[in-house]
Amino acid sequence: MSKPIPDIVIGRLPIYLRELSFLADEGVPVTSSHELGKRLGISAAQIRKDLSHFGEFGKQGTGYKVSYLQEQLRRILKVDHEWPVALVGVGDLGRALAHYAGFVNRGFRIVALFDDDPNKIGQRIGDLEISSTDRLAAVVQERGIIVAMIAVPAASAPRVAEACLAAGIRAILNYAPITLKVPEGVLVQYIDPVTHLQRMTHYL
Amino acid sequence: MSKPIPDIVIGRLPIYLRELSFLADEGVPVTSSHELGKRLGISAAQIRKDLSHFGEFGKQGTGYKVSYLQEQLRRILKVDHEWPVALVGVGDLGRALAHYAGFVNRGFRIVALFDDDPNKIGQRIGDLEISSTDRLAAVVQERGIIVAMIAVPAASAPRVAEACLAAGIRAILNYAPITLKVPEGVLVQYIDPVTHLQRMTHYL
DNA sequence: TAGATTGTTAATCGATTAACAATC
DNA sequence: TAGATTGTTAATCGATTAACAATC
Repeated sequence: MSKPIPDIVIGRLPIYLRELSFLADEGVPVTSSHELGKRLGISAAQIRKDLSHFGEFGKQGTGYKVSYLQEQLRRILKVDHEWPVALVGVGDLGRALAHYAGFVNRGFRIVALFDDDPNKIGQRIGDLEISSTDRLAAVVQERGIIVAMIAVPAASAPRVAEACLAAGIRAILNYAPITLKVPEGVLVQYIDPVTHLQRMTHYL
Repeated sequence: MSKPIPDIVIGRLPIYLRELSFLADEGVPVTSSHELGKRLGISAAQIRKDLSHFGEFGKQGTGYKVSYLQEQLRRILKVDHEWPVALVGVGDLGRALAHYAGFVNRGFRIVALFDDDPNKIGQRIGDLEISSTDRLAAVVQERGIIVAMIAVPAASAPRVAEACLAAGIRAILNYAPITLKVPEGVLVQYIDPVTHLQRMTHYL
């Protein structure tokens, strides 16, 4: 029985993967825990330790082949294929997310848009038409979507989250500035710019 | 000599403060570490321990007066006044941030917009006019701004961050999907939706 | 070979939890 | 008073770092 992988380790892998993409873009074929650590502000020992939870990806004396380590991290994070994502809430932020080109190369594609506002329903953003939130369960189930982004006002977020859960969504990226109540096994990540700002001001 | 406050504790205080606002909105005058913990999915012991770093804010047998604990957390986080914030990058995301009404009640106000695009310079968003990024240092210094949000493409972010540092910015909320190099003493928080999504997919 | 870097172990460091005296 | 909850201590748990044998 293998030891469980700490959450905090999983949390760093996307950062490693992102930096490896930059190295690849720069044409660097091989890197080391020291180089990666220096670029990310993380200790080399930590990077090696983190990776060692999943296997042996480097060569002594040489380091890590960038393309191979990318492949392995994509596999571990399960972004070696594209996840279809539902976006609920097409206000200013939702629109910005819908237009954002940075999802596709990194394992995600927004494939469905939902909003409650009757004036928005039927509007198109790029290839996608905005549907009523009432249609969430039907669309999500039909298309096999299990990842959702919530970009609705705080007041609507608990109801929208419930709808997502009922529809079978298992991972939520929540932009509403509230803590969601979800059952065991459902994953939630939070993005609230104000809490991020407030984490810094104490030190100023 | 008092023990230093762990960063991780500071990181939780904004969440406590946010939840206290909801309790206040609900008209709850007094809460407890258990109630707060239950709502946030955090242990009561941890909340008490976190708060104990800063003083004694509760009453045995009773709990914490919501309004008083809010005041204290605002003071500790230094959001008992409003920080003027510079926003650099007025693309889709920057526009969404510029329109977002949620900053003001929580200690922040965007007071200056910057972009490199000559077509955008001079345009207005609400009360604010978009200035050339060349004017960053002048405006930031004139208005005493030390907090900035960066919402430019990844390729522009290092240069923009340098400009912020040169202008005297000391805390950066970075939406560009790259790790910034900043000197000791400058604070950075990162928001990259893709890394947040990638933290969840491993478990799916 | 000589130099470099991995993967891993053990030591250190820090954070969380459990328990409880104090006390409202 | 009886019940409840804090603030704090000590124990537990987990994460990070340092060091180094293995080896490319």
